[in-house]
Amino acid sequence: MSSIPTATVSRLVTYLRILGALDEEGVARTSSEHLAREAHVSAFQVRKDLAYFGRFGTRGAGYSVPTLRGELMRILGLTRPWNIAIVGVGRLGEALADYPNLERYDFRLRAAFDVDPAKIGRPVGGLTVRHLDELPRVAAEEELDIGLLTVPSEAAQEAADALYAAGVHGVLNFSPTVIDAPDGMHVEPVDFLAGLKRVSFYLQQPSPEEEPA
Amino acid sequence: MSSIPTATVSRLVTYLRILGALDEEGVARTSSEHLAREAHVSAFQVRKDLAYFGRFGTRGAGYSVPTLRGELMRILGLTRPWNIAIVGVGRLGEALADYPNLERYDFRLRAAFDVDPAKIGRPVGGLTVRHLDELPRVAAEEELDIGLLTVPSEAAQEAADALYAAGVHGVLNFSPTVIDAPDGMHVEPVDFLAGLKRVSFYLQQPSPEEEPA
DNA sequence: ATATGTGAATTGATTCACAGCG
DNA sequence: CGCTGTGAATCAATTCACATAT
Repeated sequence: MSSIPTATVSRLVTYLRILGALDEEGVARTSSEHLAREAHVSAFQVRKDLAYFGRFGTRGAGYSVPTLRGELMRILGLTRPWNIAIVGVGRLGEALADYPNLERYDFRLRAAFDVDPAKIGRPVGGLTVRHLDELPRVAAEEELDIGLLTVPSEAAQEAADALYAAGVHGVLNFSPTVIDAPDGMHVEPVDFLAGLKRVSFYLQQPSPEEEPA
Repeated sequence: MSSIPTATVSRLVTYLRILGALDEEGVARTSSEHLAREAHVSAFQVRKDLAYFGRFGTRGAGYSVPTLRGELMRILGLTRPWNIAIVGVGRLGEALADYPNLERYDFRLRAAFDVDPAKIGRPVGGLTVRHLDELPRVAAEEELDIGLLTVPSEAAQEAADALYAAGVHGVLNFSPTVIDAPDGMHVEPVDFLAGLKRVSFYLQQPSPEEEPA
């Protein structure tokens, strides 16, 4: 019943990034006020978001940066490694395979799949592209957790089903398709073209008045 | 007062994609029910979303696919071209410059900027990388509308300010930083690492029960 | 004295039920 | 008779005010 608003999860990720920066700067303590300013939300919101998970602060004194950072990493499941597969080695899939920042939070790229015979066997980001048929075996061997879905739209649902069947229950969906995810599977959309279209909407809007600072 | 929920704007983009697919398949008519099924929302939701903008259907008969598609394109501001600049020609910026699908909705890549002297003058996606100092002049010349912000985190706010000052009021923010956007500027976050972290959260969650179909 | 943690109040979004039109 | 369009009801999220702990 006590389900967490998805917006809260997004904000936790933001708080974590801010705490990471503070930690690197050697800042030892912070406050809901301070986090709120950096995250562009209200201090109430910060406290409410954290309150879903426990009590991490000290009344009158705020939060310890390293402690809260550690708690957020634990809450977000970032204290363990996650094994990742790329499904669809097109232009985007290839770019993602070469993306260096994955390792920073123990996201490990462990496999890459495609169905195009011309691509099978080719090297990409230190891996060899395999046929999607091998997914079930490789998913078990490599203990895959998350799939980066970078196949063409038409193939997205089928590929997502294959991931689920292979026990890969987390997906980042880079295609514009809305994936029908079974219970227990979690799909995050990452659609930058959709983002562009939203920007387009707001640019051509007759400016519905935002309140001044 | 009459402001549109941001979730509605996101869904409109989804409806548009579905209508585009139907149109290509030659399907002439659809219904809120049908759109709802494809978009994984309720039919109420579809009708309510559309009702913010007008009356596009025929009672008893549903919606004309091409008509509704055209209306959504108009609502989303996609009947005119938008000129785009890449700010930050790193790995990601370069990948975006080569991204072919931009043209599909009249998004035109018109300029690329960086501050690294080693990158200035280099070709990227059919353009020549310019120094960010040239942004004000180029923005006017090329009538730039939207910036793809692919600079490192530390530089993101400053680059966003420069875009705003140059009259570029739409931004896709690929950095994890939360941008402080002045009135009239619209920033859409596109942070795939944040998406990964959200997936991580939901995978390690003690599965808070989702209702069955 | 100060800033957290939290029930209560408010605001906003989604769901519903049905009136209205083709 | 179908299915849309929409006010009213419900549900969820955010904001607020303040009691509480250090």
